[in-house]
Amino acid sequence: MPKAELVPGTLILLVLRVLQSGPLHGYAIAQRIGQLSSDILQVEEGSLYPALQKMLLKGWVKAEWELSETKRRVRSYRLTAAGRKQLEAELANYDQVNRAIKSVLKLA
Amino acid sequence: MPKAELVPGTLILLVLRVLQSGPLHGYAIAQRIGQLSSDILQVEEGSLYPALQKMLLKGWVKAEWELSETKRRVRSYRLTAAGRKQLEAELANYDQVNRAIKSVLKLA
DNA sequence: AACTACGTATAGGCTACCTATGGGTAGGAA
DNA sequence: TTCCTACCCATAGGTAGCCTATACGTAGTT
Repeated sequence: MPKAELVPGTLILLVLRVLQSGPLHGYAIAQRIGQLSSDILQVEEGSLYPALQKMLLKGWVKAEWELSETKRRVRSYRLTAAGRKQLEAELANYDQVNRAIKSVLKLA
Repeated sequence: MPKAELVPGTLILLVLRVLQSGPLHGYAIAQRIGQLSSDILQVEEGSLYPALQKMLLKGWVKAEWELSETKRRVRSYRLTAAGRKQLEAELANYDQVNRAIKSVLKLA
């Protein structure tokens, strides 16, 4: 097992989820996902920023330029109502599919 | 939620797993995965056969032409030792990543 | 005669990710 | 002073892996 990656299709779900606790800027989102997963999940910048762009287009988040604690210009992302709805839907879908996969893997 | 799909990256794992119980032909593999998942997981033919080709190339399975119970020519796939090893590795990896995703989703 | 279930297989396209690259600031180490 | 690391945003280009559509063909039912 070379390295632990992301299960494709879960990136946006994870981002929506960490934003549920409050707005964060891009770099902090990646940090948080890494931290919460004991660094098993590593979100690359080249994956994250395009995903955030898509989420902006879809209206799931909105962005504002602010100053970070370290005095840098950061773009802060905040969940919208549509984003919360999307999160609920993706959460439910992930759970269902994951249960289904487990029941195949167990060969009940 | 339009339809329940496959979590990308799990198809080969699922196929390896159902073959662990014994050889099956392509059509039966798809049936079995559907059945075990209460039809939540639906493996399309255009996904399955290319995946089986890849598995043949990798040496994870070998194939033999046989006659099915319904008297049709079927190609029966059987796990190899390399396939069993691959299954173990993918199983462990899936478990680890899935745990990691869950700990992010729970926001422990 | 038409339709459904059974069966194998490929071409082409799309989505979503990764790698590589580019830009730039602040702070500490050498 | 220069280098390195951590902090930050962002895009271009490639690739993997799945889906849709299509093709071919048999057996049994309506």
